[in-house]
Amino acid sequence: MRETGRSGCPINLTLEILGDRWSLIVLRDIMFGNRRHFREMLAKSDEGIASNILADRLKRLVERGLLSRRDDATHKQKAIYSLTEMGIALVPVFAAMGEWGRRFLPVTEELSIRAELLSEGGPALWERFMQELRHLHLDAPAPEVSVLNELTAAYRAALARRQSATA
Amino acid sequence: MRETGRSGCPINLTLEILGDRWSLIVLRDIMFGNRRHFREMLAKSDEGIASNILADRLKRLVERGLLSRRDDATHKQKAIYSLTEMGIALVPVFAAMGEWGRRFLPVTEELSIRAELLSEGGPALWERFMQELRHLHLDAPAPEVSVLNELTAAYRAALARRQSATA
DNA sequence: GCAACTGATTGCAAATTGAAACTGGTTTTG
DNA sequence: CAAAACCAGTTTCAATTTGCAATCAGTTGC
Repeated sequence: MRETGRSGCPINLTLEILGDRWSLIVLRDIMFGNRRHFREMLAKSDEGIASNILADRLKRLVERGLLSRRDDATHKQKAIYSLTEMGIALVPVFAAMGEWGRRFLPVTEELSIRAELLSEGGPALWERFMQELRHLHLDAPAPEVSVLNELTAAYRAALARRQSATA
Repeated sequence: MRETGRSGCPINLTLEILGDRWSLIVLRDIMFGNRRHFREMLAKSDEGIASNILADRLKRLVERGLLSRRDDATHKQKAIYSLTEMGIALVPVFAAMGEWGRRFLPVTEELSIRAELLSEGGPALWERFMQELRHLHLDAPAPEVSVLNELTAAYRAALARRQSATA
């Protein structure tokens, strides 16, 4: 693994951790898709990540402090991956990237509906979402309303709309 | 399905353009350092980008629409790279990444002062900065005050502080 | 006992990266 | 005018990374 040492610029240091094609995809699936196990991330990946790449990225993200890994009590070989505060704090980065992608790139409707809601909700919604992630990943108390449920419901509705339209 | 792509997710599509170690570094130097020529980016790069990588990334970013390239009237071999609206619209992404990096990574003070100002200024400052970039890169009218000057002055002041402290 | 499932690892070809030298030309300097 | 410096890249080549398929060893449910 390459050692650090390009510069102390925040953008550069962020890129040294997240500047590749897969790290943010893995984090996105954990954050928005609530994928917590290896096989789940592997099988349900829209982008078709290879198992060696997934294993490598999970290991790196745990090493760098964005994820934590613990054993699953129900299965001795199952590992549960959770976001740390460092991972949860990426919500505004995802929101900014999602908004930019939605504006300039050929996104599909059902996959961009969550980005749209996140963008429209603004920092207040992001903070509620982060509270919910702290509940799901860090044993924080449960929030009153679930932002994730809203996002997922909107996604499913958009998906259903598209499928009935092309049926 | 898409021919060359992986999925229509905004995050994925954004990563297909910006998901590598150098693209955002190049854009950062053009945006915050006002580097407009090849040699300028090559020589003044804090991270020491190689010339073949820089050439490749500039070509790609022009192809994808984040930069434009034109000849310099003062020098027949000089090329001027400019941000397009698509490139300028990355300001909030840089702000979010900078804030995250500043919070969790071992940044150096003088290289993170601009990120700090951008973060504290919020969306209102970002919009003023983007207006200024439209002036510098897209022939828009000049804004009353220069955000870039403020950022650069703060960077230079921090640099001078550090150099006098370690002298 | 055994098939399915678990988080990975291995082997291999292809693509990408990075450092340094080099190219063909233009502009500045002495 | 000639040498030096400057210009945007390109070339070369070794090392690394990626992507894919097959495989692994242990665990679980039946």
